[in-house]
Amino acid sequence: MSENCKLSNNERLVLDVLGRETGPMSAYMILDKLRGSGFRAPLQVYRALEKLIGMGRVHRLESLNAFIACSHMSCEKIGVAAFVICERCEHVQEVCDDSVSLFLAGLAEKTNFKASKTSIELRGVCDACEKA
Amino acid sequence: MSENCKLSNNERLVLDVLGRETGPMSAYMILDKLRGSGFRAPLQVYRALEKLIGMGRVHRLESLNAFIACSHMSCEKIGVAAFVICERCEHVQEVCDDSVSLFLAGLAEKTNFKASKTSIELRGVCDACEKA
DNA sequence: ATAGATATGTTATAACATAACAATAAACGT
DNA sequence: ACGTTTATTGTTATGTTATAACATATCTAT
Repeated sequence: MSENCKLSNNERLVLDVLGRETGPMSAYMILDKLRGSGFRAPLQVYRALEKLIGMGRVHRLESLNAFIACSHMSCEKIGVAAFVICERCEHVQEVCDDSVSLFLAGLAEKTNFKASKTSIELRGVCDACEKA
Repeated sequence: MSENCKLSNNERLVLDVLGRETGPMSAYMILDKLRGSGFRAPLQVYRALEKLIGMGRVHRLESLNAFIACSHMSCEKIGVAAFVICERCEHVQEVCDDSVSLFLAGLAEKTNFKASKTSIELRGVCDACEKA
């Protein structure tokens, strides 16, 4: 927990940008937002993202090549989350409950697998967009 | 089913290459394998992949930016699969049973979501590699 | 045969990500 | 405080993945 609080300057800048945005952002979108703060190269963003992901403060959406701030304080303890991504409004909902962790644990057990990283993503249309 | 059988020339070539390989392949690996058959540009591969994925004959591994032939006759009816990807031996196991579809259906219901595409991927170490 | 649809070819470029190396700053024991 | 180690940052170049736009060819039904 104390580890999580120690953010480097670049890490804090990247996390702030992601925190202000409601939706997912690509690394290059983040870079553009941070040019005013002195960012010049993609690596500055990718390096910060890597650390933040390791801390559970940011998640990577594999199907989007994009990143989003964790909607909880941090997912580190839980370690697993599912993302429900609306393709109309771009809204992303993070689901992080027992059903997710139980499913993943069951799958790992069934396949005799030690998972170090997991990704669950649903793409489609959310309720609000469906009704609209 | 009859639709699935009608593969264009390029689609058949791409599926053949994927079928011969045990593991996942990137689009550019496929391209290189098919240069001898006249392929020259990435689009030839990507277009074929898009169709094959639509038919359920090929799956895209989002966390790898790679593609793999469906290990069943076709996943079209089922529509959902989970992939267990060993980072040591590159082996990919496709899991496609009720637990997967039930989990996804439950998640969609809980979030009032109409999913059109799903992705479940576990990265880690398989049993064989763990023991080795 | 021919019109409409589908598939293919080609060039260029966009979008995403990392390697390699140099420089700087922060942390720490003595 | 001092130098040493460690982590962070900066920079250039390049590698990898994916698509836009447009031209051409092939297939299919009438």
